[in-house]
Amino acid sequence: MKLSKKSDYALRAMIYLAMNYQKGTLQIKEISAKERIPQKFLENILLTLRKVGILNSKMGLKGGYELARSPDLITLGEVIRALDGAIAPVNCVSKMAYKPCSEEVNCVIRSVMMDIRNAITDVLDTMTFADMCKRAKESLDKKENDVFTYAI
Amino acid sequence: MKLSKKSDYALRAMIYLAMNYQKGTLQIKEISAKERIPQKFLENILLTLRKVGILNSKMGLKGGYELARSPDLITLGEVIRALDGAIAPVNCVSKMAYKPCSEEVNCVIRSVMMDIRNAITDVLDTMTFADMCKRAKESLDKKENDVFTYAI
DNA sequence: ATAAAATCTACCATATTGGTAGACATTTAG
DNA sequence: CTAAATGTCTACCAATATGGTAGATTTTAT
Repeated sequence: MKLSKKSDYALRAMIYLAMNYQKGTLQIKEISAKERIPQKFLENILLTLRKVGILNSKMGLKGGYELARSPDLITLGEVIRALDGAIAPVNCVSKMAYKPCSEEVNCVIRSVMMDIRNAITDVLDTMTFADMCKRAKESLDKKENDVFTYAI
Repeated sequence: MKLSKKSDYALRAMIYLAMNYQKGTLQIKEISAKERIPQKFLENILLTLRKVGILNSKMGLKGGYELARSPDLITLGEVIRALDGAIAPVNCVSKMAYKPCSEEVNCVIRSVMMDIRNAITDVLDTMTFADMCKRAKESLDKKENDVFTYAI
């Protein structure tokens, strides 16, 4: 049930780009430095996001990347699917990678996995990068979040 | 975000054992044949479940496995954690494998991942194998479930 | 023209996944 | 008491996924 490093980096880069929306393109170098993401790895990630239409790029000198749409029109789910593929815990409850399962008893597992998939996508397909920016700005304001941040 | 084959097999074997609770021990051979799980692989899985106290075993001729507790006292979460480890999508929101994250912006990702972890564990730590048996019996009764089963 | 940027192609080491093989220990039936 | 059936233990192993890196190529602003 792990989020891959790739998706994690992608979310961080996307938040960075969203925080700077409408300031023109930002360069890989800058994002990788600020978010401490290996540059070559980030190149792959941003390229993938461009190919699925989440980012726009400008080549050549003074080139860079920017969001292809307003941050409130891009969800976390869209980004994670672009990099990691299907979100569903098993393929028989996946929209993206659906494959039927045959076992009889498996179907009751399936119904639980469906509940879980729905719970996950409820969060990921609702939450936009505009929301993320709002949360980020809020947590920058009140600095006393350190108090409870690690109390899980 | 995938459920491993190991956990999938474990859940299926557990449901099989729960459906036959209080009928004495069942043998690996039977479970592996009925649920079509590679026998040697299932051996590892059941052994793990015994070591964490979810199953009891009886060695030797006429030996086998049975639930160590009533099915309503064993949750799916317990079984999945025994085999796959932590359920949380990132370690910084895990109870089982907690490790702090340092990035500032990551904390807003963290808060979303916390929501997801909670949504997942709400399902997995609530659902017991008694519930699973009930669901299985219900879906055996009304056979028209075929109609909507694959309509996702 | 040149330098800086994205893009493309091709690797690669390591860890995880999904197993298998075979010897050993324990128990029951005969 | 012995044979057969069962769980237990240790050790492998192939295939795939993960998390990268290297280097050449194309594009563009100056």
